[in-house]
Amino acid sequence: MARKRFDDSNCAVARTLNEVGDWWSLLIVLQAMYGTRRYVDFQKELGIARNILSDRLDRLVENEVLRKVDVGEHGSRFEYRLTDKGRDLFPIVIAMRQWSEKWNPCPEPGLDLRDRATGRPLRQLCVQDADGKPLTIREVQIADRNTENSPEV
Amino acid sequence: MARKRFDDSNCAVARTLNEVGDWWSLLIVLQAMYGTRRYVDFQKELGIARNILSDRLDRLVENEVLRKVDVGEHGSRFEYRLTDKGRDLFPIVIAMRQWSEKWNPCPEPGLDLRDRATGRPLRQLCVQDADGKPLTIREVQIADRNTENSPEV
DNA sequence: GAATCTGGTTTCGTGAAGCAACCTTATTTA
DNA sequence: TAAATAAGGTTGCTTCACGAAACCAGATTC
Repeated sequence: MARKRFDDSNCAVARTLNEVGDWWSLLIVLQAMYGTRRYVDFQKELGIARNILSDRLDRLVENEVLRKVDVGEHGSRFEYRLTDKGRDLFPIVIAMRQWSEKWNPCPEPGLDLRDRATGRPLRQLCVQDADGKPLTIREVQIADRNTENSPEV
Repeated sequence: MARKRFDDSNCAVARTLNEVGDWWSLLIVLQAMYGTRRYVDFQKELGIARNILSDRLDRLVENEVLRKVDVGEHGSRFEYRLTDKGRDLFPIVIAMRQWSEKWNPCPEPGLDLRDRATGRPLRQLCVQDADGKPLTIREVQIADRNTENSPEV
């Protein structure tokens, strides 16, 4: 692939893609959010090749999205747990879920996310102003911090 | 790559990744949100190879994220515009921006997003219950719609 | 002490991702 | 009319991402 990297990109979205933008990383994070913690379980749940899994786990640990915890009494038993940074990917994952459920609905039910306290489903994620008022993309001003511009979309 | 596809996956996140989960697609969508509409402009702004751009634009059109509009008086001049489905990717993109700004801040300023009406910055995107109360990942119950389970994360 | 579990690493082959350069067709502008 | 621009298509090449399977080593279990 000789894939282009965006490590030093000025674009925040590109920098996010650089850390979790490949096919597997975000699915691993998702799986971790579902409660998976161990190497073999990730492997079984995702059906990912083992070397790829190793590579992705290492990179996620390196980027501090996961942390590798030694849970063996005498070593050699590990868990991969979400860090705060990793847990903060939750809105991204939820936004993706909701987008897919809206635009590419799947006949089979799949997973269900609810408020643990009340048992009610989640609200549709949306961009809001400081007061919580929903904003469409047209209501958001996109401006270069240096120059002035704000396109119509 | 012989990349694994997730077209028919039961996982909503995987299905989203299948449509916009590669390195370029989401950046193209982002660029479209910034106001770019024409092939050459995408190419110049993103620095993407032309055949890859063609391929991605085609796929995005095929998936109805963009639509190709003939704006030439006599044909052969096109614009790629976001559909409603494409515009609905806005929360995902914003969530990625905010994540990156929080965890991988960039020294240079970059773009600035504000409420066009009030000029105030956006609220941090978060998962909410039906009433709008913010929910952490621990407060969300993740259950298979068939069986019963809800892991601790 | 043999088998098994866990968490990997190594090797190898394939194909797809990516880039660059050149070509085409049509339109617009100088 | 010549040139420049727009929107690609095509080819050729390189490299790396991915997958499969084998191998490995420490700990535990039988």
